[in-house]
Amino acid sequence: MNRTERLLNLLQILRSYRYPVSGERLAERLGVSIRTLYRDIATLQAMGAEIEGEVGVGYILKPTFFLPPLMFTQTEMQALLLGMRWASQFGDAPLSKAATEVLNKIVDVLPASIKNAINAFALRVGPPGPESLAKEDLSVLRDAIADQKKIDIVYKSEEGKESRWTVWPFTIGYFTDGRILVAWCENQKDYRHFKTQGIISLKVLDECYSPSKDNLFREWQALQLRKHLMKRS
Amino acid sequence: MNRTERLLNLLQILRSYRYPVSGERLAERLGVSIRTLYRDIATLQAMGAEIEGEVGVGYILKPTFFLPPLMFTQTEMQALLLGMRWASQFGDAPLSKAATEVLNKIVDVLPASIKNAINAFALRVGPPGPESLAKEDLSVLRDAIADQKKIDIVYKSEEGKESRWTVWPFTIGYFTDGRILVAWCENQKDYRHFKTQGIISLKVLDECYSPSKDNLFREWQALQLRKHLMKRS
DNA sequence: TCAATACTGCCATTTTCTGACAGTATTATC
DNA sequence: GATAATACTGTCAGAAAATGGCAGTATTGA
Repeated sequence: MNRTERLLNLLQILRSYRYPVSGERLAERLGVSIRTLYRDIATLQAMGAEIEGEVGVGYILKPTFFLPPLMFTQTEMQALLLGMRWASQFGDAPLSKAATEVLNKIVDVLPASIKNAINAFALRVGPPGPESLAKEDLSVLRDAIADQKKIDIVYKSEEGKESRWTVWPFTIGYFTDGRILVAWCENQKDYRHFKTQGIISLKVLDECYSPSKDNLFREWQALQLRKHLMKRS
Repeated sequence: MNRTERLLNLLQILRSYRYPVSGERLAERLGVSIRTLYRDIATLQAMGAEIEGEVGVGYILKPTFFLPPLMFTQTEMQALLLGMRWASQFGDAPLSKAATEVLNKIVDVLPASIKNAINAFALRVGPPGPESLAKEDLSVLRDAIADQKKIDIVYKSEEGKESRWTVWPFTIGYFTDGRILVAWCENQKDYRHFKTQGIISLKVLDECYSPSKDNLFREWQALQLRKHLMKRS
């Protein structure tokens, strides 16, 4: 057995005990000498595992969860981040705090080059409604956002009017009554929201838009804030 | 540099390239020989990393995310699972699928002893409402559920009537208009739902209830289903 | 006091990792 | 079709890391 493997193993074993367990026993189960076990424990502790050793008693692992290395696809990572954002917004206080912690831990280990792109993931979270229309497939849209591609859409408004726009998509909001695409509209030279259910057809153009999605997002956010304040005063 | 460290490093470097990069260049950046680099690449591939090597061109990493080992507290793990459950229920189809994948990957690596407990986490997901009252602290409740402890609550119904119950809590639903505690009520000998906002005071008793929370959950779920079917017919 | 246990330092031995080299295979380019 | 660039494999000796054994200290509970 590999040393790395053995370390993971040791954590699993430790967790399976509810009462303290002696180093000797652990060493035996791992098939290594007691000396090596001490070294392994030290390594895990250095890695952040909360293992407590009490003299004359044994080792006990604080109830923490250890996630071994995992690979995720881009979409899976999006789901992960989105889910955490949701939990941090809608959980009760400690859960929300925990979700934020998780988000931080994950973002921390993501390479800098991707951290920026996370805003692009900018799948925003809003309170979803009673009925979820999970059948939509927004992956085309998400990809377009990730690549900062312009898109052509045919949109049917709630009044039933159809219209056609070329827009720069930069975020999707997950809201009560479905999902909302937020984009800069080339035709109207303004930010616009489109309910995704109203998007009848969508074509990704082979043309990138120029201010980055992050900048668009920031500007749009600032605008929203201003509107909000004006409404209040 | 440690071998393990170097492997993580290699992944980071690989991801930072958008175009193929030669093994020689990678070896140079890592400060190892080309032979070792080939070995490292092979190791990563064996670990599931989607690295593609094309002869005469170089290596390119498929856009996947690698999460190094991480430690989470119990609450953080709950938030993680809850968030994923939410995403898998309310995302559009591919996102939902991705979230389910994430959930599976995480549950897979959790030790068996905990997998059972996951139902206890059984924080259920329902569509939250427009206003989120994140100020509540349900951790006491979550702990009581985890430990299968009976609790005494004083509850104020929507009509304003106060009442006192001894109940066996087994799950919390995260719903539109707040959170709902689902429990078996000792007084009424029946399952009951309590809006968490209505719970005026809560006392965890030093007494465990006997059918496991999993069983209670299952029975309650079956009842719900039956009710649902009866309403339809 | 005694037994159980955690924990450290040292060193020889074992195992693994690494680099060097030689060689094959594939692909793009001139 | 030759050439260059590159991936990839096998082998082996030397370097580095991991391991086990032992001796010893410290702490805790019985």
